Amino acid sequence: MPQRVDEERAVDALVQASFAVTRVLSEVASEHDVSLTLLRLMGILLDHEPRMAELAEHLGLERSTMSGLIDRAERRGLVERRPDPVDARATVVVMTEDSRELVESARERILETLGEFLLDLHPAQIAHLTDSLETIVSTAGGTR
Amino acid sequence: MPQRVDEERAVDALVQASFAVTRVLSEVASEHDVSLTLLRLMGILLDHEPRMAELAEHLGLERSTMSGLIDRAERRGLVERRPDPVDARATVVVMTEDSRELVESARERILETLGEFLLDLHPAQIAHLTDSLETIVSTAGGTR
DNA sequence: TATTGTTATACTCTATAACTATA
DNA sequence: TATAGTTATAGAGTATAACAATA
Repeated sequence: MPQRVDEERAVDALVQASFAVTRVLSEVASEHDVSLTLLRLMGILLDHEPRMAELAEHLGLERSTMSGLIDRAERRGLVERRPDPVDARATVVVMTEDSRELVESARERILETLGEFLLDLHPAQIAHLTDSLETIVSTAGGTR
Repeated sequence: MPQRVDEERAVDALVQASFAVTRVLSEVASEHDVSLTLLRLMGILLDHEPRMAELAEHLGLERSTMSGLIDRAERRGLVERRPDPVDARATVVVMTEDSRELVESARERILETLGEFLLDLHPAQIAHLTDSLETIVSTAGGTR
């Protein structure tokens, strides 16, 4: 069953590549004195003003975890809580100018560092890799 | 500069795919009542008997973090500490029968679940994806 | 009644600094 | 002196359970 073996190799490669990418992302987050979770959260805030529950859902965390995360980020001036105008139970989270700068700087570093991962691939390979990864992400998202 | 744009798209795809993969790995670890860090650590022990410092290096953690991690895992019967026969300062970590079973069961679940991520790719695409990811992993590893 | 968010609690993961034992 | 590992300490991230306010 060569197909099965190919799939195992693909899964192993996905896992190892994810570890390598996550390591870089964690290092960049650390350089900016935030956790990877918080960096990712602020990345979401770049183009969303989500409620607490939406953030939790998106990140795969409990609502109570989100409360603590947002508490600490708010104390550091990285996010603000606003009442949701259409539902008095809900709270909307928005980023601050400081966190926007932080995220933009982190993004530059990520492009630099992960860009180096691509040095040994030809442009055509990069294009195919991008297509396949985008397909995987939408397949994964659809599952959820 | 289309090349630059292509690289940005590739990096974004790498990051999003890594998040999706990490989410699955964390869920599978959680199903087995261990953290992703501990699952990964036990995965290393499948074919290595590393010292504490080697484990820390491999996982990108401090030695003191490793002490705590191994303490908790040892209390749960998932690993054992052995004196290094050639260096009385050093400690070697080995897995137990329980942890071998846990890791093998987790590996099955990971193959199942991440295998589904590949459903919308043709066999040839999977082969190219695997090649590119393996190249990336070795490029990343060489950097370190 | 169901949902949104918070609080209280507890545990894991993580790092820094100071220490012991061995090389 | 330098290295391997541990301990003490502190803080972040995480979940579960119980709760108040609103829908």
